[in-house]
Amino acid sequence: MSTTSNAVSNNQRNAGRTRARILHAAFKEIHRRGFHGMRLDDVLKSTELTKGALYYHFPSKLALGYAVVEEVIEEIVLKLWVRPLNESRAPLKTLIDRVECLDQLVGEPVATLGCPLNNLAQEMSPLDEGFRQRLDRVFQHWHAGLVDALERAKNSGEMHAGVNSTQTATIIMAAVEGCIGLAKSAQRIERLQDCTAALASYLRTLVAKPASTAGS
Amino acid sequence: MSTTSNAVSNNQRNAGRTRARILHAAFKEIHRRGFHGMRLDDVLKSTELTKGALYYHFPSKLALGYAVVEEVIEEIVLKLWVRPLNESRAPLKTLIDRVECLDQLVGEPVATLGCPLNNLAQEMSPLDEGFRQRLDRVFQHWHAGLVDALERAKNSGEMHAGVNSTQTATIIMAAVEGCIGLAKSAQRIERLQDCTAALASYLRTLVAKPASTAGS
DNA sequence: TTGCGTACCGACTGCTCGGTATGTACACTA
DNA sequence: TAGTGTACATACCGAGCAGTCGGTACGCAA
Repeated sequence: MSTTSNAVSNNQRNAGRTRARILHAAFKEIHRRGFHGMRLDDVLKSTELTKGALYYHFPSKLALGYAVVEEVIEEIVLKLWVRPLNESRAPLKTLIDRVECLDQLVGEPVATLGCPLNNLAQEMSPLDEGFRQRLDRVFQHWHAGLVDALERAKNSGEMHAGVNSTQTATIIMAAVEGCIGLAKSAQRIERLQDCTAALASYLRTLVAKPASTAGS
Repeated sequence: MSTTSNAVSNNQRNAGRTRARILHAAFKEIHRRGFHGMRLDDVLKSTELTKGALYYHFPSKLALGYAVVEEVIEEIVLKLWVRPLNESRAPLKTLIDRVECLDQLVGEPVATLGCPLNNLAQEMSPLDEGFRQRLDRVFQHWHAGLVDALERAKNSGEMHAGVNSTQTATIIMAAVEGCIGLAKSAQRIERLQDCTAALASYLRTLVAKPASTAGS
């Protein structure tokens, strides 16, 4: 890791690249079939590598799964939810926009295969504490990003002052995952559109209007 | 099946009861480990039966899974959501009450193991069309029950006239499943309470008040 | 140019688990 | 009371799959 030097050039004997290829292929297989459904042979087939390479970089299938959470899934959540909200000057509007266009942002694979984060959490959290902790950390980062965005919206007057940011962030996460889950159940991306449209219309009730009446 | 006669008395040689025992044990195992995680040997161990009994009543593991959906999970949804709403004179209030007390209604197993319906849907819908259709049917029954309840609430003046019942029913299902999913991820039943409280407060915004202002 | 560590190959193993095949005891009927 | 179908029990099979292990080729240092 310290000797990055030149490298990269040829596609032979590049440890970092090989590791990344395995990781990415494993992510795709886990997304498709779940952690237990992922077959290491399939991962290797798609990378055109063999057992030796895999077990050189990862001590076990479990360790590979953990690495997928920490290095691939975490990054997706940051890229999709945390950073765009953090960088926005109108975070509530940005949030609503992203929810509304969620089907386009995530693409059909997510609509039919589900959210990679939630899939793994649902499959593994009750079974393996190592997975649970790592996945929970990703959820927490997402939640923190939402809370921060809602607080900023509140302070800037973009959102009702009465809104409970923590609770609202939680219900947003629940609803987003629920919407994706329903679309996956139905195996129809249109279901995702219907569902996120409803969620967006709820989020719009949080927007501070000239004459506003705050609920509980 | 036609010769029900007396039967039931002794615990030996009662085909209907044996089948039901297998079905219920299979449901518990599926709830715990998922369909692929369910081991037929474990199901049989908990029922104190053997392979012969299982394969006499069910042609395959898949058929057993289908039967669990059609005969166990469907019934749970009807009992928990459809019938109480259908029998209520104030369906929106009943709905809010049930969402608010969801953690008590479903108990800790659901909070830590997740919703049996949604678990199976998330695991199997992308992989097996037979499961998908059967699970989708259950979701549809739930959805229809919610739509009916919301429509009745609208007609009786319990709920805003402007609410889109179909869309709202969808987002309620999504949010409920999302809440249970988050609680499962965290492996903490308190998370379910936090989450359903937020959902309930949203649902209360649908209640028609003397001086009401309908949103979009 | 040799020596050695890194990066990877591929055949093999042991176990798990769904499914099968054969056997058997009970219940009802005539 | 024998005969037949029902309702199970039990031993076994074979495929699938994570993980192992002896080998190998590349590349850098001295």
